[in-house]
Amino acid sequence: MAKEGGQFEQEVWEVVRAVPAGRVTTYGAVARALGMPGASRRVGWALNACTRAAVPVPAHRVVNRSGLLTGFAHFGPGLAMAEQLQSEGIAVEAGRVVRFAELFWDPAVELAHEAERT
DNA sequence: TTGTTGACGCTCA
DNA sequence: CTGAGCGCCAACA
Repeated sequence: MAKEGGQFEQEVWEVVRAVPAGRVTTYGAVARALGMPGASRRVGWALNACTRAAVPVPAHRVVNRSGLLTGFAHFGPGLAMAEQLQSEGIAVEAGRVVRFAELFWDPAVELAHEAERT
């Protein structure tokens, strides 16, 4: 059968694009929002494929559980990722998001909240 | 087919 | 807080 294959990826991209500027989310949170609390690694893999996505994905807004910008391995050795975050109003210190707990945007909660708000 | 790797998460020391 | 180890799922050689 025609294996979708990228179903999960596209859902990840959609959630990441739903993250408002000035906010950040985590791989685990996205995975949980998609119903895969343990597939945090898969989210990273899906975002790795965001390079071939038809739409721009603000992957720089996705950090690990500690608020650490692990995306350096993909964005490059420079601070391009941190620069973009700071450009959106997110303070970054030593490659880590400052006040990460305040800037944390959980799709599993925010999206569900919006669904109920209607 | 198995083994290794990966933009992770959690627990323990 | 930092470092190290184990577990998670999928893709690649």
